[in-house]
Amino acid sequence: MPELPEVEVVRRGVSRWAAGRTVTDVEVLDARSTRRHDGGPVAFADALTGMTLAAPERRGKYLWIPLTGPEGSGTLAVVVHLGMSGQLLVNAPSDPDPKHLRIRIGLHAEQGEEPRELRFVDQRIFGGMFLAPLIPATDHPEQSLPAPVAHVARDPLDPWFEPEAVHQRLVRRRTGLKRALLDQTLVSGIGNIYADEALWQARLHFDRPTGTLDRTDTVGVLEAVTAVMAKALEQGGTSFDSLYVNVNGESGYFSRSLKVYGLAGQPCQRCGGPIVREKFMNRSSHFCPRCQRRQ
DNA sequence: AAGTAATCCTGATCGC
DNA sequence: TGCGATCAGGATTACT
Repeated sequence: MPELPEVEVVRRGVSRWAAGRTVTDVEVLDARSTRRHDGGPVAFADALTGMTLAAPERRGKYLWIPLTGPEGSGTLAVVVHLGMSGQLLVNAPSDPDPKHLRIRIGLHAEQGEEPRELRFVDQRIFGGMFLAPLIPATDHPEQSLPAPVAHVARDPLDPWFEPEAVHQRLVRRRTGLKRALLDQTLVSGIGNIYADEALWQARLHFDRPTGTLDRTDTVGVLEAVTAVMAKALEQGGTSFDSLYVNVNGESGYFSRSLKVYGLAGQPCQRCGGPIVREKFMNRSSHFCPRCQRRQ
């Protein structure tokens, strides 16, 4: 389940292996993967073909690659969301098609090098790709982002991330803390796994009413989020030596450091009490009832 | 207006 | 062995 660190790993991989290349052809193998593109798969393929990929950018779990072309530069981007099971791969065209390949983007051979393919693979089709115009960010107009991503808040690894502003908005909410952490318009990049991990780190209960949090609580949990994400990035974003960009939520390349997620019944590493799993928002919350009291 | 539920998806796993 | 039910959950949409 790709969250911010996994998406950042993909961004770096795309930057290393696909940026600067020109799109030769586009094949949409499953139209559902371009459902968010106005005009559908054919319009998507037509508009993307012939464009050159600039350096990829990211906010939260959204990744986008600005496009340059004959009809204007930096006004359009191809936006990617991995959803639950999405992967972006850079392959040699001769590599066999993986199962669940949804979109194939052919990349022109560059200065003596071989052609490549940018591949979108997605088993469950919650993710997708679409083209969107780039617009100035409202808070920092020198920065641009795709229009459909404008509602997404800055993530904890963003240089312009403001914990104080998040605190102010968070305490005004009348909801539970984890609900708020998962709300991408409040703070982005956090999914179920890192929410549980950060809450354990900060010793806060997932359903703690946001109105009862003080500045120390909020900053504490945001710092925990940042720390957990930075650690995951350290472990997952190591090497791009080979021509293969991958993110796979199931691979669990940082699962070794998880403290609560998926560990129901296991002893808490802090107090030894059993980790509990509870139903929450059609999914589950993992926490230590002894370390993480509601009040 | 803001908070919450429904919806989209496939494959692994489970109980009978 | 088979088969329906359950679970995994991010983000948008449609409600209340």
